[in-house]
Amino acid sequence: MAETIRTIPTKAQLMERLADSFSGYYGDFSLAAADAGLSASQAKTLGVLRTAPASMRALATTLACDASNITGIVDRLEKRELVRREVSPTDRRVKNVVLTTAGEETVDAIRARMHTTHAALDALDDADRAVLHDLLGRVFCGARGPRSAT
Amino acid sequence: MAETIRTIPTKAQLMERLADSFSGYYGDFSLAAADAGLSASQAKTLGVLRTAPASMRALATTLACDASNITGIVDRLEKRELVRREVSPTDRRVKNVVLTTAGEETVDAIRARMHTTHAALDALDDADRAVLHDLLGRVFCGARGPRSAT
DNA sequence: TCTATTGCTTGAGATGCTCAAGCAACGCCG
DNA sequence: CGGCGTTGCTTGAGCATCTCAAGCAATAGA
Repeated sequence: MAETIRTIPTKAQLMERLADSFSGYYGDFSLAAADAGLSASQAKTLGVLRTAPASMRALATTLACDASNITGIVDRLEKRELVRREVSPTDRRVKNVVLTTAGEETVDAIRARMHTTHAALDALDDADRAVLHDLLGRVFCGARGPRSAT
Repeated sequence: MAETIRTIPTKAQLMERLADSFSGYYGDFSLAAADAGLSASQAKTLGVLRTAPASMRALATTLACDASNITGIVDRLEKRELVRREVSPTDRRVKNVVLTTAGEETVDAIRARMHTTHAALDALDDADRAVLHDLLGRVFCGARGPRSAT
C-alpha cells in the first residue's frame, strides 16, 4: 500500500463528512428497501435483527425511539412473516423478536441491492477496506484498535 | 503511527459494519435533533442545506423521497424561521431553500450535541481521523484518493 | 404480601411519506 | 408568435411513523 499525504481535517469537517456519508448511505438504503416493498424504518429494524434477536425494549433503545413505535413496526413485519415474536422463557413480559428465514433473505437482498454503495466499495482495495472496517468499528461499535505491530 | 495487522473483511462484513455504524450514528443524531425540538427528517434537511442552498427538487433527490414530502418539511422549518424559500431568479418555478442564521446555528448545535459520536472520534488520533475522512469521501462523495507518495 | 418498577400495548394527535392530480413557468418547434 | 410537452412545486387522500399519556401484566424488592 502506498504512503499517502493528507491534510488533517478539523472536527467540524469530519462531522460534516459523516453527515454527508450518512445521507448518501441512507438514500441508497431506502431505495433498496423500497424495491423490497419495505419502508426505511421496517428495513432498519430487520437490519438490527440480522445480527441477533432482540426484545422490543432493546429495539427501541437501538433505534432511539419510543417502544410503542416498535409495536406497530413489528406488527407489520410479523404480518408479512419476516419476523416472529417469541415470549422470553425467563421473563414472560418480554417478547423477543426473531427474524424468519424470509426475513434474513430480505435483509441480504436489500444490502445486495445497494448498488451505489457497492460500486463505491469496489473502488477500494483490500487494505483500504480493512482500514475502513476497523475505523468504523472503533468509532461506532466501541471496538478496540487492531493488534499493533509497533 | 504504528504499523497495524488486520484481517481482510468480506464484502458482507463490511456492509454489516456500515449498517451498524449508521445505525449508531442515526441514533445519536436523532436524539440530538430531538434536543433541538426537531424531528430527524427536519434535522437531516437542515444538514443538507448547511453545505449549500438547494431547490425543492434537489432536496427530494438527495433525501431520496417524493418532492411533495419536502413541501411539508420545509413548511414547518420555514414556520420556525430556520429556513427561507427564495424564488430562483433564473427560473420562476424553482424555489431555492436557504438556511437562515438561526438555521445554521441549529445545525451546528445539533452536531455539537452528538456526544456519543464526538467521544468516539476523540478516541482516534489525527492520522486516523485523516484516513477516515478520506475513505468516507471516496466511498460516499465520489472523491478521488489523496495524493499518493508511492 | 404490598408496592414500585419494568415491558409491552393502545389510543390520540402531529409528522412523514407516496401517489395522483393540478397549476404555473419553461423550452422547443413549427 | 402560438401550441404543446416537460418540469417544479403544491395539494389532498391514505397509510406509516413517531411521541406522549395511560393502562395491563409480570417481576423485583421491601
